[in-house]
Amino acid sequence: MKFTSSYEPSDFESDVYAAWESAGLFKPTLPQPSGIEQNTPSTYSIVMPPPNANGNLHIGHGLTIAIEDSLIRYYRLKGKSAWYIPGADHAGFETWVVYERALEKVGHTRFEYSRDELYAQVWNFVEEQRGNMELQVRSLGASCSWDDLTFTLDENVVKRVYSTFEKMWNDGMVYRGEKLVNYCPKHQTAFADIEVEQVEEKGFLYDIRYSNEIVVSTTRPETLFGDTAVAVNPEDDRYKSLIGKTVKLPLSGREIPIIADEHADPAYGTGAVKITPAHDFDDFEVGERHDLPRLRVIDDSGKLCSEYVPEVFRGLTVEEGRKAVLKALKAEGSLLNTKKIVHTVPHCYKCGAVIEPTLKEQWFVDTERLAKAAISRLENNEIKFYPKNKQKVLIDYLKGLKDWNISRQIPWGIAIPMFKKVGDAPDYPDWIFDTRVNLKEIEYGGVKYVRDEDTFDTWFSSSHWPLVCTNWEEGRENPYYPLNVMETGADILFAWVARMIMMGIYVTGEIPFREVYLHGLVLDEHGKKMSKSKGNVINPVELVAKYGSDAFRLGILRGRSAGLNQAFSEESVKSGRNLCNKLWNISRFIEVAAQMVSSREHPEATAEDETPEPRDDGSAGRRFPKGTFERKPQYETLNMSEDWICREITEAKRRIEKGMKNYRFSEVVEELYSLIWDKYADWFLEAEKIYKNLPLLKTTLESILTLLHPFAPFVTETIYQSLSWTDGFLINQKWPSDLEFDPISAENFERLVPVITETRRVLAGLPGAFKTKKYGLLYGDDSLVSDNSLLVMKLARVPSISSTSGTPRGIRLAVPNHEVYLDVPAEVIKGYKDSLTERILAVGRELNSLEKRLENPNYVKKAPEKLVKETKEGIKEKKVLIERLRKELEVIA
RNA sequence: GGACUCUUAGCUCAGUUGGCUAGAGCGUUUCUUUGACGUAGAAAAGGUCAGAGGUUCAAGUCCUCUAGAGUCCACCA
Repeated sequence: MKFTSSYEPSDFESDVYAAWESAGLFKPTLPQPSGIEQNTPSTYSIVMPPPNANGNLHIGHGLTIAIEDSLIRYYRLKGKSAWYIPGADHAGFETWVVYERALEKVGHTRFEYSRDELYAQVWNFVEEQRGNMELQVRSLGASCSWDDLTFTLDENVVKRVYSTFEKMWNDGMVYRGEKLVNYCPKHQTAFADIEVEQVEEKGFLYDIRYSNEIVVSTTRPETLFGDTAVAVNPEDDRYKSLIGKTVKLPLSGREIPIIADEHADPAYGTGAVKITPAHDFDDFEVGERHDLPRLRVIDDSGKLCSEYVPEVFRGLTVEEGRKAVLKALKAEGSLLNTKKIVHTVPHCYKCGAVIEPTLKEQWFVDTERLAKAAISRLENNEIKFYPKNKQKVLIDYLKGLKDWNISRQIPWGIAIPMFKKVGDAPDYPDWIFDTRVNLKEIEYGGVKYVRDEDTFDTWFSSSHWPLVCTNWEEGRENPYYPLNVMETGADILFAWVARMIMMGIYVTGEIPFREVYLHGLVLDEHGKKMSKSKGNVINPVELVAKYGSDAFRLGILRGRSAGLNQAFSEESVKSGRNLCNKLWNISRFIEVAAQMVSSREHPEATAEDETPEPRDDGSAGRRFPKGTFERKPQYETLNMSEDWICREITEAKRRIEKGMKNYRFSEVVEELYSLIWDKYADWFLEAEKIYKNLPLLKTTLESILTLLHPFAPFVTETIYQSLSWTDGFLINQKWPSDLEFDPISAENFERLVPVITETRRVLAGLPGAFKTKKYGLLYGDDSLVSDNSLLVMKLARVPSISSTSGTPRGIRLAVPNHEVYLDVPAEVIKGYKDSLTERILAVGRELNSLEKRLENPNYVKKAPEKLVKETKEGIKEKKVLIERLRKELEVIA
């Protein structure tokens, strides 16, 4: 591939991905015992939180994949057998909602079909839509092992879910219970507590007279027909005498008892509260305490029903019913008072309909044992959390966990493998477990059983995700389980992470993952939540098309920290694109240099044979300590800037390793920017325009390509393959080893840098335009500058550099330990006066703060010796500097 | 009501055992048609680290309180 002068990601990204995939490079290698580098453990596994199989990726998926794929590529380069397992979610409820809507559009309803028919229809619907998502995951560069893709309805998933359910059934942890459940009348299904969205709303509190002595306060007058008691607080003197008596319900006239219960708050409303056990969670509990009957007066479609409801109200929706009841109460004088209040109302998280707590028979999981085991592991710090505080949040959640309703009344999902006895056969159980869910009814010892029509809550099956993706089996060694890390959104800590931990421990006895990394929401550029209605949704696929996958990944990871909701904008993606462009041109420069040198000097040469050019000071050769390594070095450093870049790359690499270990993506990405852009391109490569040390250029370029590869896989791979001297793929190269360098030489370069920056600064501050290449540099007693005059000339952009020959002139540069002058004529120096004065003041302020520190006797006594010494040296330097600047000023004035 | 997070440059964010003059990207200003790159280079401006107290030789960093922003859980007849 030819290097074009500008970076065009769309030219190569899909080809590169296809090449990786067809070469089988996303598959984990088998763990190999290694002679040289011991890597234990040698595996690294991550499972992808499965995106909706028939949906499109959103920005959250973009972040997830950017993080996970960077991790997996990093550990792959580090030599681990890395396994990134992709997934697709049947997304039970989400997909069902979409399908039901489509059904309604063509004038049908779910009630026209059997469950099996509906299941088949949705299956086909998903099949048709499927594939988009997977293409989008590819476009983001996810190096996941596609052959191992797990769909949440795959046979092995269902098998595992059934086996867990059976185990729980046998362990007595699953039970059928008639309880109040969160019920969406629009979708006609129950939900778990976590699926309900609590919304603050304005409403009314009505005072309704039940008798002359008792007036109840309620927000839901329409449920009064289901009341089975009125509760008052046992300590409430107003009502003490009434406890045990009965009262007649208005409108229906049914008689109900007055009971004493702590639930009634004397300070709220009238202090007397109607108890409707079949339609309110608190009332349900009161009912249990007092053994009250539960009367359902609202049916599955959210309409008033039952014999207890006077005929005129039957069939009305909750909303209509409320109006009608209030009107009737008013008419008979029972509605005494109406008060505006703000309260939270539960809503369906999908359609927004008000959740109707409804009495239903459902399957429940007794979570006590599950939660207890999880809490003990968590308190034992067996799973490390990023951010750390989520560990406690999760423990607190588990401590208050209630039983888990796992049945859903939607056809799209895994059928609950339970059959109910038909008729009266006393010696037979009411329910039996059987996995033949394709049958509507089965026979068991001559007795007929019919299949339960419900499906599992998707979180019930999802909680097995780490097991099913890694093909965990009882009694079989699995080097990929537990996973190294579970990476997902902080918003599903309870719904998913908590359940995976509980289920993982329950089934395998082991924690399912060693670490948890939670990312926050990706907000829009102003820090607002993205939503379709606000129109501020950023589509990752569009950004990839516009700027490239690498740019997107770098942009979304930049400045991102664990667990926080953070803003994201197109600007950060542009910045990522610019880095890629930079790297592209760095590589182009080196490739061109390589071709020129090899064709000019060594037409047949390989990289090893190329002879470095001599140093500009005449000395040459190997600068790093001999005998420190056994392999033949691939390069020799010939000057300070080369030792320096080797040092910088090596140190950056260590910081990257540390950052990756701690999931500090923000710092790692910043480190890479600074290494590639500031250090490699702006300093090192500028210097190399003089030296053109090809073996070194090649080695260092390969190093930075590898270091960046986890974050920008496409551009780094493409460059790697375009270079004339490389073979194979970058994706499975070795992570760079430390580069050899002479530390003294590297430090010397660091000491020369201020001479160059000061020259540039003074030049920029001089009056008049076109100042570059106009004034030369003069050096006095300064061996570092005189030995590297060519380098200084190039970097400082001065036309000449020479010795002062004893008589200094021009502006002396304000650099400690250097004697360098900018050869500027006297009349120009005059214009420099202001900037010089400003500089003296600035250095003076710095000196002041250092001196103040030293004046404190406790500082000298208690601070580390090293610090005190540094402070003293600093003072000395500043003093010399100020003295020098003052003299300069005198000359000008 | 309980818990958690955040408040650092115009904007978005880094800053992990407390330690030299608090950093980055974008934006802004000035200069540069240098033979990798104008998706660039060089230079610069811009901060009482939300506020108040405390601990310490030393606080953006630790503690307490206050204010503001946000999230989660529970409750609300």
